Amino acid sequence: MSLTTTLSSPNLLTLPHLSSHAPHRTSSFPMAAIIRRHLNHIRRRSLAIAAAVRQQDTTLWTPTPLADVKPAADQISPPEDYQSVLIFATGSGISPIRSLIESGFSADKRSDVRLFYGARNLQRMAYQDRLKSWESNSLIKVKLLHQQLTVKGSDPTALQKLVGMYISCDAPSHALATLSLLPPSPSSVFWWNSLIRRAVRLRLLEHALELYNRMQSFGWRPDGYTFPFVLKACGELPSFRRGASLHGNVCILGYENNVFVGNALVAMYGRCGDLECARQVFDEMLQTMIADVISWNSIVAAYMQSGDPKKAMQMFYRMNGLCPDAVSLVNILPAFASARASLQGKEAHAYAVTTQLIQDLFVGNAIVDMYAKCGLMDDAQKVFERMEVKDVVSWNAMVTGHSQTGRFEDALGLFEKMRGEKVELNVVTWSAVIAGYAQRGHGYESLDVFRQMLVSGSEPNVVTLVSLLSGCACAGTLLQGKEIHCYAIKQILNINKNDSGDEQMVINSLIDMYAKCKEDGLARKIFDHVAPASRNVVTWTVMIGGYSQLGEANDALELFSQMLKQNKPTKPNAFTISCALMACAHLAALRLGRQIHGYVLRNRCEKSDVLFVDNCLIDMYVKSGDVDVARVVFNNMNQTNVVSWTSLLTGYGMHGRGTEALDLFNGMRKAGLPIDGVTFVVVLYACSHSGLVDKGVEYFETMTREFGIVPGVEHYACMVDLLGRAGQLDKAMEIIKQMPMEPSPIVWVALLGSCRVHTNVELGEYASSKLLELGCENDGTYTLLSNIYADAKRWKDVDRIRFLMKDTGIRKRPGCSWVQGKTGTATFYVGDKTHPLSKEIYNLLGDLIYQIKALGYVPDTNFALHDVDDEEKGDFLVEHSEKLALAYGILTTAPGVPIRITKNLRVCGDCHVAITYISNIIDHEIILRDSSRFHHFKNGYCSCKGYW
DNA sequence: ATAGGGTTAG
Repeated sequence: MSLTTTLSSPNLLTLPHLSSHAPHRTSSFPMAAIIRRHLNHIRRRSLAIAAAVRQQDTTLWTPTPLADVKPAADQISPPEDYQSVLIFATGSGISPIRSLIESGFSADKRSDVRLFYGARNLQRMAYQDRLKSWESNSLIKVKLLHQQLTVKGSDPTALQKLVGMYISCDAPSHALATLSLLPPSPSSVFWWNSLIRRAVRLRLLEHALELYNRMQSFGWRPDGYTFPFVLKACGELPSFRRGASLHGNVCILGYENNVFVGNALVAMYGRCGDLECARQVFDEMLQTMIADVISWNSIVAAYMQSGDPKKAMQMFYRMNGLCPDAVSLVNILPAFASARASLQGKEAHAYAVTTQLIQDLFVGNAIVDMYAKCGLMDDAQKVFERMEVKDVVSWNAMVTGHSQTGRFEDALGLFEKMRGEKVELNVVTWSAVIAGYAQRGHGYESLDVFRQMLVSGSEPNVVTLVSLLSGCACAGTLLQGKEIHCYAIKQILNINKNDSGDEQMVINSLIDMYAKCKEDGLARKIFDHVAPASRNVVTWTVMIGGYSQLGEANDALELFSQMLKQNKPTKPNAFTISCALMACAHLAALRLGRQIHGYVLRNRCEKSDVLFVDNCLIDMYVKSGDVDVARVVFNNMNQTNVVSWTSLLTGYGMHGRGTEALDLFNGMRKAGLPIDGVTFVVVLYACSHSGLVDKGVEYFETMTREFGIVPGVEHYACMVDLLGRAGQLDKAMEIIKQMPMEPSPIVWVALLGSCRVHTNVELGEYASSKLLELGCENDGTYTLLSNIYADAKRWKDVDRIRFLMKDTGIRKRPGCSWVQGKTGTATFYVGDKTHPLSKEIYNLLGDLIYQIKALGYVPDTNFALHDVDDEEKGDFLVEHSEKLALAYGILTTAPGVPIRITKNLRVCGDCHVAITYISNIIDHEIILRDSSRFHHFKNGYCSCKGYW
């Protein structure tokens, strides 16, 4: 039985193995008995704590004072011995105890000191003391001595002493020069090691490796101490090539069984990102039984660095028989944090408490961070408060925790407290506060904090820049964004070149910022500038998302397909999918939307993303005109939330299926989902688009009476729309008069729209005058008013509006319709003759109109002659974009298959009539989406029933 | 005489 196993202290994290623990081992060492006793005690305590933690009892979480652990009465032991052993046994894990025992302690006063500091530390202290005495020798004195020695004739022993003196005076070049004069011998390797160590510590990594080469060319052989230093240099560069070649030297010189060298190799490979090599070295160490806690920590750290917390956790739980030390915990806690494994995190916490490792600042910080990442801010707070020693990292973990759980006020409060208590703020603190503001869309505030940061002298880094740019993106502050861009260009030069991911992240943020500031051209310029190999998912997603949000859906989808068509395709994530689906929804690109749906089904996404993606799918199907499939998606969801229900509800509303919408709303109530103001906006919208006036009025009352929701402007606007569409314009006007707040533009737009449908000139003029007062001088206002005049045959007024628009420079957006064909989207503008099938299209249209005239269709010439839409073309009704699109649809769609048309503006009145007639004579359902709603034309009937 | 593993941010 090895000493290691006997002395294993309790390991909560490997509890199953506790039962198989070996019984007491008799020993002649009285101290060993004490240690064993104590460890048994801890084992019992940790079991109790583990149980307590499982029951969420947090009273045991405070560090237990050592005095609580009383030795049995029969135990003969001087108290100071006991104390020191405890500190050792609990603080540092097993290996120091082993080295302690191996160094042969006895219970005298001297060993007490040794116990306390550890034998190795004691030696180190003594060495440092000696160095201090040497430091009193100034460089000049050493040089003098050197001269004297040279004159007298030097002997190797004296020269060696000189090297030491030069090193202690921090004169490495003199030391090196002197060292070169010495004959190579194992005893003087020490000085090479010292020089190399110095270089590594000062991060002169290349220099360290150069020294290593030089010592060999001078005839020295590196020893077991040399390798850890140079391997560290390779790991920090990092340079796999040189690290691996050092590994070769290690084997040639026979140091592969040295634990220190082995651990350094594992760490080096880990830092170079070569997990396979790291693992191979580690496994060999396991087989030769030389692996210790540090070996395990190194391999766990390697997995963490490679971004594989799962594997790290697996390894962590495999280190049976060795008890995790402070570094083990600090390594593994971030894994629990990223996996949101709060239960394991709590166990680790309990373990840290029993072993007193919690007193280690790093451990405390890691625990606070773990709780914060798991969203358990109250637990984080408790641990944070009880930490006796805190540093910036502890505070930062709390600040960022609050900021990310949305408790921004608390984050700011802590930030102020840090300033008050004069805690030294660092980049992380500043970045977290900047990010907090940015996430809440407070771009100017985040810039202000940035300014303060620069004044305070903190050096911004990548994270700061990314946070700032997202602030500019949220606030849409292009000028500030450009300023940050300039700053970033300067900073990128300073970014660590090894971390190319960092640079890409800044570039991604820049693309995002420009796109959100509506500068998609600039965004695209930067995107195109990135080498395809350097683009990552985020690069693609921000560009696609940027196009989607700016309504450039075609560009978005083009880019999305490019993304999948690359030689080495980038795998989209949930955000990419959502952006692409958003673009589909915008274009009503049902065919592409279906393809993306297929992609989603084939490539199962992360569990946490399923709900999100499904909701996007519902939205896409609804807006692309297929509510029934949206319903199927909805029915098949394992989990739904308010967004899923309201999306579908909106869908039924848009398609004029009011009864189904109300059924769904009742389902929502039964399912106990939270019903809020937004839900009612959607319900009222559905009523108004289906002409369910009474129901709408009823629900408007229910909203306040049963749900206690105070109607907002948007609810009043819905009511105006509801009553107005139904032709009850007086009642609509009454609602406006009753409103407790100032009517906002949406209210007047609703009224104006109704006036257009029901040709009420007087009220229409009133509504548009209100709109102009509110500064809504856009093409929509003028067009609606002009159309009202045209309907009322008031041509002079139509002309007046036309001149007014010319005067103010407001131009009508051209009408545009598109159809999803098999080969892609066909787009038609008014009077468009650019399509290859143009001739056939016009012929077919002429034909159809001839046929429906026979059925009673009379073209509405008001639209033809005086619609501002088509003013410049002076066109005929036939040339309206929706009619062209329909004809194209008929030409290219198989009989029986629905034709789906989308128009950017409201459908023209004449076209609506014409298409209703046409639906009688063709074998297609026509599904037309205009800027207001969906129209399903079938057998001479439209689903909107005139409510449009 | 010298050696190996570590926390926070987007």
